[in-house]
Amino acid sequence: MISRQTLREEPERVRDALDAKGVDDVELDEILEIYDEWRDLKAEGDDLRHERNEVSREIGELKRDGKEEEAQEAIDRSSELKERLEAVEDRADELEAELEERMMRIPMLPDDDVPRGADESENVERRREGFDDLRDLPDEVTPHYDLGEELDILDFERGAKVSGGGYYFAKGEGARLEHALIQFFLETHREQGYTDVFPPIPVNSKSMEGTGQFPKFTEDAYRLEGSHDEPYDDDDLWLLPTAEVPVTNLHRDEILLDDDLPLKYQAYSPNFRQEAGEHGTETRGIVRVHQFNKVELVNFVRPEESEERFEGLVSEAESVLQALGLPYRILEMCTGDLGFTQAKKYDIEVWAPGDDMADGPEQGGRWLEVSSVSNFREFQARRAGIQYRPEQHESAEYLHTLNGSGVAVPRVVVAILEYYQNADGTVDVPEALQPYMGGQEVIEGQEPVGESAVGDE
RNA sequence: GCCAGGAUGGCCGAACGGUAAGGCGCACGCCUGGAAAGCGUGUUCCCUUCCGGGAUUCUGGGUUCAAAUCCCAGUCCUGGCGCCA
Repeated sequence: MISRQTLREEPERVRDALDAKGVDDVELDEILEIYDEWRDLKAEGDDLRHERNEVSREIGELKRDGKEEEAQEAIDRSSELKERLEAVEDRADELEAELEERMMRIPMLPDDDVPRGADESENVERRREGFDDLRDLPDEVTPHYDLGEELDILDFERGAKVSGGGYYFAKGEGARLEHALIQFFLETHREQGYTDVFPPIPVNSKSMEGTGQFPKFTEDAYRLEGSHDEPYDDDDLWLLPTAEVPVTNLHRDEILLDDDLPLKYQAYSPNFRQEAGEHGTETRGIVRVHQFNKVELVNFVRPEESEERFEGLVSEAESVLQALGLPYRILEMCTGDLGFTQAKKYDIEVWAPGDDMADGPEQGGRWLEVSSVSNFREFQARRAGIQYRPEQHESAEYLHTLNGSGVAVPRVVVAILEYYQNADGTVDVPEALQPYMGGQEVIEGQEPVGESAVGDE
């Protein structure tokens, strides 16, 4: 959430940010009007309340002195004030609630240095890594979904049977690969100073608001109780769409000490997304699924440190791809492609050579977003009430939060199955990963189980 | 799930219908050769250019001229009982 002060003092900057982000469902002028009207009523209410407090004090004194008649007069006056006060304050409360609700829908203002652009086509590629010394690839790289089924390490049909479309089983070496990647990521980031957190998987609505998923993006979340169309309460539960939600909300409504900062947490968790509105895109494979594993990095920092930490977070996130020897690129989001909550964001996209896409690199294949590193500045902190006290005797201020995926597991599996693929249909295990796979060097797959596998080859 | 007790500032803790004591911590000042002790001031949020004002005893309702205090509902914590990977 942006501050009221920003809204009041720099409305034009807010208007410009709305324009830069392509947000057109915020009526800024109406919000400013509501704000003005509320402030007038608040002043009026404060005056009335002041009067009532004085009369009340008087009543106490008169009663104590046994002056019953005079006390009764004062009580009558107080009753009258009470009525006027109620009318004014009820209206003021309504307006403030309205103001609060509207402000929750104003997006974070982009940083000044973020390239201005309308949509993803205007994102800026910052650099490309790992393309200088590429492996020898088979003439025809088999896409991960075909290879995964041939090796019987990915099973989409049974995923659909058991849970529905968009779910998959990882089996045998496929499952081991996911476990290994998770452990490898955690170990790497632990060495970078991260504290492990294993969060609750269901999170309440309040948490979803704290990180900015709600109230705008309820569509994409899995609701645990109640139907999707019903209004929700603060304590209704949802399956987390990213560990960013529980981990950032870990310190919701808290005041941290200056000495606590910076705080670096990492969390492995499954992530659940309805992917509403994505039907028809990415129906094959594990690039876009309803449940996927991810290791998330979350930082809480002093405001003046967030820009530097952002750069640090990018290198921490990309370090795992480097270690795995996977080629990737770093993309800076333009204003139009920044999310609701972000002031600045870089995507890390790994190269998956299996499917040629129009916007892929000249070597063929496609880019896959595996990590998204964002600086929210005080946007989430303000929503979630996360503060720190620079000096013990001073008032608390909002800290800055940042996060980065470190990284999405299935998409890395895609990149490994395609980039480390051999001509004979086996897949090399990247060297850095071998210790986490019991020393295994090659994935050879397994024989499928069951009647349905017989006779169709 | 049931029963009982509890929730007051950064921390501890009083007040139990009349408008939130006190202590600790922290900051600044006085004092001191310097420090300690001592003394003084300050130490939540909102509105206001200023002066000032309002709110705030877990949350939300209610009773009352007036609620930390009484009533109702909820959340969390502690203890006991029950259930249970």
